[in-house]
Amino acid sequence: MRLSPAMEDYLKVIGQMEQEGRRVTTQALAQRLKVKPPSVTGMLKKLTRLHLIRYSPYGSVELTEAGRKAALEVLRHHRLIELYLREALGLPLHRLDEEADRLEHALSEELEDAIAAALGHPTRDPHGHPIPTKDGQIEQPDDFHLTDAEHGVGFVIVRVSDRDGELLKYLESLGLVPEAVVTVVRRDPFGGPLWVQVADKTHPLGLEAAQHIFVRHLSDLEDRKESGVTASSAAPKRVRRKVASLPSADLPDPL
Amino acid sequence: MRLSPAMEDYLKVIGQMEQEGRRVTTQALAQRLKVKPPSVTGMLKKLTRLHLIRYSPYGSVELTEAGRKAALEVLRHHRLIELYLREALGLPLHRLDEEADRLEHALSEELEDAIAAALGHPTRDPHGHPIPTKDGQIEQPDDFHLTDAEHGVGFVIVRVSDRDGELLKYLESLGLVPEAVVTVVRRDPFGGPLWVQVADKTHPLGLEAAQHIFVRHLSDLEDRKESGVTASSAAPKRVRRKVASLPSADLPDPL
DNA sequence: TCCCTCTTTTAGGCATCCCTAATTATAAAC
DNA sequence: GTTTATAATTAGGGATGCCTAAAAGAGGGA
Repeated sequence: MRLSPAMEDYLKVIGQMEQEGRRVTTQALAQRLKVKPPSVTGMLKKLTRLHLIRYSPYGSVELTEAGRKAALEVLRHHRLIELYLREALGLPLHRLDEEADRLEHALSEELEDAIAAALGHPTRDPHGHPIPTKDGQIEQPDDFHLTDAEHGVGFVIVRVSDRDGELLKYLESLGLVPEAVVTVVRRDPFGGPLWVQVADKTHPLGLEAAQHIFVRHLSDLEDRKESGVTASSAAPKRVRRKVASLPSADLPDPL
Repeated sequence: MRLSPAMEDYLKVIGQMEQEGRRVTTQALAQRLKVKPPSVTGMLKKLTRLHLIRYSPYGSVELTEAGRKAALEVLRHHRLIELYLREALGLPLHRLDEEADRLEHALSEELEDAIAAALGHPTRDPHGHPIPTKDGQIEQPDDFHLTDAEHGVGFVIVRVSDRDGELLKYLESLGLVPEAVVTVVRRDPFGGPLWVQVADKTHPLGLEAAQHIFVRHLSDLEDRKESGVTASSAAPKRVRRKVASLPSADLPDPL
């Protein structure tokens, strides 16, 4: 049975939240999907009937094996499209998520394969997120928040959150993109900014922004790889590879 | 106001039928859109309310200026996508229409522009159909049915219908694609096949198939132009240019 | 334990777009 | 001018997926 775009969206988001180690609640889903809670309840019931999630009223939500597979497929579509739009058509980083959200539901298997092949079967999207494989494997990120990074030492940005286009535009303007090398110079007290050095410039960075940046130790061994795109126009390269699994924390700091 | 995918589909088809000089009836629309006639009536009313078409019950249908603009925009999306899928991703001719039908509704203006630029602002899709310009101009075809072509003389295929994937696959296998040079050797009587010569081989071609092929005189002056695609994989080139307008006839031959 | 708050669900609707069955218009044939 | 076939419309429903308002559950604090 063919899933509707709405169902795909729900599954994708549920999958992402599980991945991030967050509890999947009605409200959280409503927020992420820009929908009201009653709509979520309705869809959760439908997905339960289809055995794509496990869920009981007032309880929390969990993907079944079938649901996980479907969710990863959508996520694969989404991330392949993002990378393709970036590499082949030169779209700016902060426009990718929105475009991919619309296109991901219209992608056939055949086209997915063609795109993956054109990109050289990449493993990371332009934000640094791992792209699930066709058979439903996804690399577990082993990075941590920039806010948790030791001061005075170089780190490499592995991924940035793609949820907020404006934030991305801002980070991009500072050069805070995947693969950039950053050093946290110091952190001002009382929720003050992080002073981060990137490309020989130091910028104050609000904690909220910093929380959307994930880094790894510069010293970690990397196997670099190019993405092998056919057509390209002004796009940075990607890095990365798997090491281990470790869900990242989730801290909604006030001011 | 944002048009729904269904509305876009209706407008696109109405526009195409007007273009082909055919009367736009409820039934014809139902057939083309794979929908039942009552559904068409309902949608026609809605489009009338939105001033996208002019229509009165039991009468026939006509695009308004706003409707024509919307229809051409969808058609532009459709044909740009077809060409892009062919040129950049190497999809086979007979898969293009179906893929584009799904993608055309998810294409932003920005992405449309990026694709058009990547293709070098092309004027023809892979089936040889003219691509409307961004400001709503569309070239009037000045070609005619292969069935009307003089015997023993060379013609160049300008466009083939894209409606039937199976037919396209067949035509492709015979080399009957846009830009191929064909000669009608003879036509057997009583609805018998056309014997067409293409690339030194002569094939019998049923009238039904032949009706989906449109040609021009070889002697007509052409300004050839490449399509300027960034990435390409095994695709034929395009030809063509405008000369005049002349709606093509429409003859549903019995055997 | 009871209350209060916050979350979630139920109830009831609306818009979109499709369907089948039944009715009405149109137009061609006698 | 009827009759009759065909085309188109109305009537009535169903599935999706969203909404608001109201009710119900869950959990913490006194």
